Amino acid sequence: MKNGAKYLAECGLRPSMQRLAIYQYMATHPTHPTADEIFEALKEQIPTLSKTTVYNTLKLFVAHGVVDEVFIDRTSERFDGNTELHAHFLCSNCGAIIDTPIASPETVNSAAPEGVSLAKTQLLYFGTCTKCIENQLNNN
Amino acid sequence: MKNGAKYLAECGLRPSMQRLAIYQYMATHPTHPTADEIFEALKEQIPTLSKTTVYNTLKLFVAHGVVDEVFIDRTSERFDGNTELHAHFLCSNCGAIIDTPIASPETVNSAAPEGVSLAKTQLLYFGTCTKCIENQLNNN
DNA sequence: GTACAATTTTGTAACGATTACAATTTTATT
DNA sequence: AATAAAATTGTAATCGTTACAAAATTGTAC
Repeated sequence: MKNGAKYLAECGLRPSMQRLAIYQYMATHPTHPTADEIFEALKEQIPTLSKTTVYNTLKLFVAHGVVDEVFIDRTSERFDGNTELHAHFLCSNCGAIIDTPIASPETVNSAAPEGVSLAKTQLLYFGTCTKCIENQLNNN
Repeated sequence: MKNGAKYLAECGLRPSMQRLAIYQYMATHPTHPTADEIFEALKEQIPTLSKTTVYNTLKLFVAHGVVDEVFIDRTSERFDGNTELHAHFLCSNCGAIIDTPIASPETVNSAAPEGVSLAKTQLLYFGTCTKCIENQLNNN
């Protein structure tokens, strides 16, 4: 894992205690957490932590490319410490979010309109995961 | 354009006046409108229309495959009368949403996890559109 | 090391999109 | 025409997110 303080500094961000904690959390939890989940997880470690700080910090991280926002869940903003291009699958049944690699990024990006400046791509899948398919079969 | 009443009936939906009006609006406005935009546009034509009805109807339409929800805008739900697979580009500068065809759907879908049941795919792009690129150049 | 300025954090209040819910209206059925 | 079922309506509530101003922390200059 990257050295948090160094990495944040490289990204132009002062590595405060709160920012470091949030960065560490993102780096060690590839679970696409929401701001609230991060807040709940860190408030024991940092009792004075404010939810506003978590929101502000994540917005700052997104602006500086430290994390990505994932648009797969409309009910709340989800964040991803892995900023490399990859796809996300959401199981409509159990809510699980599964990361998958994209074998051919060029092909995926090739559908973008001509002449635009492309900053980010998101490839999202929705359906039923294998576990839920099995469970549904067993319950019949 | 499809016959609205017939099409809704085919989808298992009773073609009420409100539903027809919302369907017609979607069929004639490929602008990925929000529930509120549809409500504002239709309330002259149907003065008794309730915003709740628009929300309910759109949710029903999504459940019956009449329209799709597009996840490109986190601030509000956007809907698309075109349920064929295609990509969306959002200009972070002017907010324009551009539709583009996907030349190779198989390749785009091939990154989905193995064994899942895939119901929907969304390919989203974010960046700056050509108009905004030009404007930015001219203003320097 | 102290004083001042800049940045960050915090808590509360506000906002806005969406949903819950119960009442009313419309439509279908007998 | 009477009744039941379905759709619509309006209001209130919910919940994620943001605005804002005060407090705390950090960096800089002397």
